[in-house]
Amino acid sequence: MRTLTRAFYDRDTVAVARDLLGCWLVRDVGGVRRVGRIVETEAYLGGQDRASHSSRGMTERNRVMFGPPGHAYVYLVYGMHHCMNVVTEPVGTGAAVLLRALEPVENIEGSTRGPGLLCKAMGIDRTLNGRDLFGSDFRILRAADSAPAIMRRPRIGVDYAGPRWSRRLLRFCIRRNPFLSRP
DNA sequence: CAAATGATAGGC
DNA sequence: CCTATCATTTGT
Repeated sequence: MRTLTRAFYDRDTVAVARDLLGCWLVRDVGGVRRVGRIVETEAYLGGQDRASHSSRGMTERNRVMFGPPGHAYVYLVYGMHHCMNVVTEPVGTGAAVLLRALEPVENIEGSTRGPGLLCKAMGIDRTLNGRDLFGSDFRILRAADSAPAIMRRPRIGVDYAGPRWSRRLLRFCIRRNPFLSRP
């Protein structure tokens, strides 16, 4: 299993969101290697996507989204939970893929169903915001198995974006996987 | 269904 | 400076 290259992330965000399914998120904390298989993602586009943090331009919080692909965009939401994204597309495009659920593979304690729980179980917080995904303690490996069957659904928790954007099928799940954040 | 909980975007 | 809001989770 090889680490995903920068070129993998430097592509259309929907393609990255789809192709991340089945890949392994690896996080080393305190010498213990935690591994989860990515089973659910959401694409947050650059430009007009009103659900995306980037849609109203660059701010202090979202500036990592506009930077080079292959970095983590991690932020605190609702004052208590972290969300992890991977930045996609070239510099200047504010796009990223949210990781929503993992299937436990190695040294996982607690639920990984939902973006906040995923970060908690993997030991991911804002200190990793802006970090690239090519470190031995924080990286994503290419999927070992062949392309899984995928289903598309609307994104979760983005009603504020209005029907045009909240209804778009920008959530990607591995079909029939028991570790999705919701059925 | 509503509370928890704190950073922050956007308005003044 | 002020405060409404939030890419969620948990418990009633």
